[in-house]
Amino acid sequence: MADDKDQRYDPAAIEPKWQARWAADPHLYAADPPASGKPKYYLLEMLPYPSGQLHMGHVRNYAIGDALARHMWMRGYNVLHPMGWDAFGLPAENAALKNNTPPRQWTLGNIAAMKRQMLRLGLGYDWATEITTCLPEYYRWNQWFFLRMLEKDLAYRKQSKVNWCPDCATVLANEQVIDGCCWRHEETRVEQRDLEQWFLRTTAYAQELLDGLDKLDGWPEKVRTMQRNWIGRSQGAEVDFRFERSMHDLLVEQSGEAKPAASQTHQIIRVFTTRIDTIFGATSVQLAPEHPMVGTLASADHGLRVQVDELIAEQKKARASGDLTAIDKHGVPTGHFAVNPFNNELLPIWIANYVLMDYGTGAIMSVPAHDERDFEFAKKYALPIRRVIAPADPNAEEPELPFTSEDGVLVNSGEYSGLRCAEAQKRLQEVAASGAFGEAKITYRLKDWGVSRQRYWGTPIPMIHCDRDGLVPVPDDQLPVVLPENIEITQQGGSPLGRVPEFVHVKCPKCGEPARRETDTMDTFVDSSWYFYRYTDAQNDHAPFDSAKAQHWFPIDQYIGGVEHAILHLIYSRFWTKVMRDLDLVANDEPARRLFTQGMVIKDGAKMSKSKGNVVSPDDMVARYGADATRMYALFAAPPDRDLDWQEDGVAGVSRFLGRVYRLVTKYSCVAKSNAPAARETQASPTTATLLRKLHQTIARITLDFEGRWHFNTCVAAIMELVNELQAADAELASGEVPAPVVAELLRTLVLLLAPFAPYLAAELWEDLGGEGAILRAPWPKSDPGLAKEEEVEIPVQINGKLVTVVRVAAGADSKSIEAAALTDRKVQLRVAGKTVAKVIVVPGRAISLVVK
RNA sequence: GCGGAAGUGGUGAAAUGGCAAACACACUAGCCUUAGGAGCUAGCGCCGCAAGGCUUGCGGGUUCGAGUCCCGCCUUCCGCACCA
Repeated sequence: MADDKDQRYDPAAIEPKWQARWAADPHLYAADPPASGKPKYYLLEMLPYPSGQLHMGHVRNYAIGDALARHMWMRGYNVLHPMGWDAFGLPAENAALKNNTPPRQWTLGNIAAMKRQMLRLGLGYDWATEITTCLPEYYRWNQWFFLRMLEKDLAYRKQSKVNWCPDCATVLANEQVIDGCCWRHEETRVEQRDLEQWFLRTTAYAQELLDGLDKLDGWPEKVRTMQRNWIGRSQGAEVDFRFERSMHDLLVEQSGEAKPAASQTHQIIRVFTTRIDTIFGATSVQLAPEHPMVGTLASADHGLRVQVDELIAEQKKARASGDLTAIDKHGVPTGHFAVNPFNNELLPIWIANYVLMDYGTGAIMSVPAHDERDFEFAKKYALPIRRVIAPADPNAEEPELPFTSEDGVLVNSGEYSGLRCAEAQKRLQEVAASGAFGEAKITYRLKDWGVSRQRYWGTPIPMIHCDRDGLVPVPDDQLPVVLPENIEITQQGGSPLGRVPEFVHVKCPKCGEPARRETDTMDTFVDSSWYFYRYTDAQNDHAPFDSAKAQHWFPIDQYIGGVEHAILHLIYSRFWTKVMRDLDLVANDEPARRLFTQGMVIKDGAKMSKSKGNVVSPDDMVARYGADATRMYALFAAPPDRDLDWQEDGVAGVSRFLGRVYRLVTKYSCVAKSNAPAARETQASPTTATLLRKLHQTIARITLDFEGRWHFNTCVAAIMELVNELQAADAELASGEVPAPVVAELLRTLVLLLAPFAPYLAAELWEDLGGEGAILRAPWPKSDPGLAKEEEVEIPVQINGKLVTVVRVAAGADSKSIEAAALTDRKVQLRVAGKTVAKVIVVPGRAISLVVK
């Protein structure tokens, strides 16, 4: 017996050794140039925010990606597997406030720490293409893209109501407001502020973003649905209702006691509806409390002002609580009227708390007979309810109201009565358009992307405010507009850059007169909207990337990340790709062919969080069990798309398994290396056949999983089964009953199969077995179907649907011999005795089923 | 309300319509020892001494055969939501 110490699996010795060797070979994980002729495979995991520490979610994400990358390398693909840092953002400023550390220093320090963790985990990234979004070499291209969008009218500035988070002291995009609260501060209610802001015209691509989802069949249905909901297309029409003042107002006006408000005399209320076919059933018009006309009306009527303010307050509160449906529908009559352009009926105008200003036109026509909400409202205020749609089937019973089906026929609708709903919608839209009082209209919930942030740690928006020339873009040759260093960070309103005179004061590029720089910075989601293109040409200093290089690699073959980015990042980056395509920079319409969203890592049934105190540190795990065991457990404990409950005992179990593999391989590596004459032609022992069969079955299972299903948990289980079987055959291996070349094949293949999941141990054992070159480029094993085939199979026998017994037959046995075997079985004969076999169903190799009467 | 995913042992889970619970964890008993976060052997869904019976959220259906397919419910998680 050799020294036991040497037989002990010690990741703390093996892993740093290989880490150093890999670090010394910068080409190991680098992609070949396009000319290599190998098929390309662009595999990407979402880049992390450099908070300072990897968390288990990262480890899982990267363990999945790295296993796949290693497998693809072994399959002979030219793999692009890059990593970078999403390095702008508020936490750096908060840290600056707290520790008095400059954001840049804090961020770069965190990057160094996290990169060390990634290297320690043995993740195979090509660090030559690393990107860091907070460095000018990167963010200057954000500015460059911004200017291109400005030229194409895809970037613009407007005064608007914006979401303001008091804790971030900055504006948020709609996508960053969750249930009325900030995405970073779940307890902080977002306020509305009126500010001049820069916007990117995402709505210009709303329809294409929606249509593109149908073709993204490599994306999870869940993500596609979420994006469809977010884009929120609805098809309908806008119709103008003429404003008609109340009788009281007219009388007062005629008596000369009050001056008419000129602006109100010929006003028009434009409503949006998806059911223009029901317009003859409209019995009132409802305005959102924040509708501009309400403001005008209320300015002359103090009582109304108070009521309206109350409605607005209710909406805000409901929005903050996240459930708008819960608030009680109510409203305030204005006393004024709107004229239905189709029948000139006078409809009372109400202000209602359930009508939203930020959707459609902020005004609706109320058709109680055919809309749930309108019905509820009309009941409450005893407004008339007029049915104008009848079921399509003339024999159908009188429908209960509200009758919201569109499968119907118009009634009580003048000359349009008798038309089907769909026809009527078309006709009425045409009539409205030809009479210039309406048009067909498609409304989206998606809004333009507000990208201005009043913070320091972001990309400066490359614009200059000149008193003479207005808004002047920074010329391309003056990019980048560099973020100044060593500035004072405060949380008090306004951009910190506004307090840096040497940044603000600039000469106008047009007239040369003194001017002011824009002091807002860009939303950090700009950085991540195109970063993956930069990986294809990370060092380029005269363009964001070379289009030819991007075209070679794009689209991304596989993108992997958390589902929490389903809306924000994944819509913005799809938008950016379409813009770049229209700038002739790329040829692809979509950034990623396939998207995989891995499940969360949880502990004791709850998401890991500092406040719950259930955070498991990757460093701890690596220190105790090694990187291989940590990574392999992350793949073994659950299929990658499901949530994973972190149980440390499980990591210990995987670690023990790796120890068994280590002992097994090192014990027989001498035999495997012995170069004994290939003696396989002699009668193979049963054990040899069994082991080879198991081996080739395992290769087939794992290979199949890598090709799409990705159930790496069962891949690991399959390797465990193989090892269990090898261990069970220890006597035969030790006695030499299994020939040396077979031992070599068994062990070498085992190590190759292990390589994507436990790269350190695989590299160590590969070397021990005398494997040539890096195991990363060793060919992935092929399953030999002849060796994998079972000689005998067990066939379950069912009688009248019940399992009775199992019979053994030769693997290729035909239906007749299976039937014969079943019918001669003792248990079967006992049950069949005295009865007739009415029917026999045989699925060769699978099952036999008898129907007995 | 709309949409998506899921529901199987004490736990994580496995199962192209064909022997439910593979592989692990935990546990139990035993062995070994250089006493280790080690190794080995055996047991481990439920009821039962056993023979045997029962078991994949609930109720139906299709089928020779259903955890798997279909219909209807229930529960949980996620996303969207007075979207006109």
